[in-house]
Amino acid sequence: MVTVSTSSEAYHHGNLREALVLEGLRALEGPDGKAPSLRELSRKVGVSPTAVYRHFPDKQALDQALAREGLKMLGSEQAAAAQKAGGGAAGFAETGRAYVRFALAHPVLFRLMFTQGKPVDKEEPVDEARALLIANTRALASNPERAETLALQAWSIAHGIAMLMLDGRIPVDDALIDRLLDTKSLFPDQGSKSEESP
Amino acid sequence: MVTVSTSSEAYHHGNLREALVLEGLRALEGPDGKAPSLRELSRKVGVSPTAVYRHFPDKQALDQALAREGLKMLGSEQAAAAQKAGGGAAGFAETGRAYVRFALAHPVLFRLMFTQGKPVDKEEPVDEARALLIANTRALASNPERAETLALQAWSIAHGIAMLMLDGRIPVDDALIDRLLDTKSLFPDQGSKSEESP
DNA sequence: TGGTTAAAGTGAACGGTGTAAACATAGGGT
DNA sequence: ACCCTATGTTTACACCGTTCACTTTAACCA
Repeated sequence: MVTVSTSSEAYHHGNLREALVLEGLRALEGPDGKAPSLRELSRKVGVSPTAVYRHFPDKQALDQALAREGLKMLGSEQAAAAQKAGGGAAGFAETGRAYVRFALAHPVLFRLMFTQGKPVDKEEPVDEARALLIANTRALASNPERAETLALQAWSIAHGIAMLMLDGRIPVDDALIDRLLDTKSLFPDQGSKSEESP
Repeated sequence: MVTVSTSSEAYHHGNLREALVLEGLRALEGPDGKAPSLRELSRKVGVSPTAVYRHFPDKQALDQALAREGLKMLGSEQAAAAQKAGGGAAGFAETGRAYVRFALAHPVLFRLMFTQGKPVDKEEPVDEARALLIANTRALASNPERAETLALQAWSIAHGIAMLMLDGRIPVDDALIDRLLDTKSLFPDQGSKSEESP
């Protein structure tokens, strides 16, 4: 018997960690506007608060797990958006839109993803979003040595727009997002070769 | 007798509110990496926690007061930087650098300034930083109707850089800041007329 | 000047949080 | 069959923001 998540009391012994992350992600989407507390999560999952500490050293570790999940979601959404746009410059542009859209669709998760401290030097496995960004700018930049700068500039704009909108500093408006993200002014290098991939 | 902030126990009755904000700003600069609690603040100011509620309806109101103070600081620092650079396009560029520098110099304050909710519609007195931004883009944009877009783009980049650096996503590096903020690629409109004001 | 009144500060208490320590209870491998 | 280890529970602590009922104090006006 494996006691997976089938039965009602499946995780009395079993898959608590996964259940916590799952419930955490659900709570993050809720309309509360704030991240769930450790105790709240343990309650919803039907377990004592301290049980959490058998799977995470502290609350921050739980948050990091949630953040990693969010990173994955963002990455795959961006990749899907880029692919749907046919790759190339158009796909890259769509990548930026997807970034902002994700932030607006999952405000609490998005905040959590970036809020909790990550030491710069530590070499984690680069998340898909970042990998995509790097690959895209490498492929699109006319001057390869400027690729990294362009990547960080694109990231900064998208992140800035997302944050300012989340914080209510800038009206949330699809047309405005497009105007602000317009890469023609950002990357005057490539003119209009919007299709590159075969 | 006026019992201003002169004597040691000056604010036993007197200027508690101001004392709280002052102590709050000081705590925000500390190395704790986190905003001070209401109780912590009341302790440092030598007053019971509930006394705070005679001057602020709740903790969020206190935070807003601190945020407003931060906004003022940012605005004046930006203005000073722009003036020192001689105004014009060069001054505007300096404005962006000042923005990021401020964020890095006062990380907790900067976060606080933007974190706590501000309804978009509500018409508060526009802070100096924003006024400066608008005026600058109006003056510098070749196409006046693009001024607002340019303003928001500039803001987004600066804010994005600041946030990503604060969150440890991008290395904190002065040269990098300059490269990312380089407005030549952002605003290809004005070529090199870096001096405009008389 | 003296008394009243409203502003400002106090203490105790409530429900919430994250976390530590000691204890309980399976379940699986030797 | 037994013990060990992984996983859970209970209790407890210190802190948080906030409420309530209370006391103090300064200021104003008769």
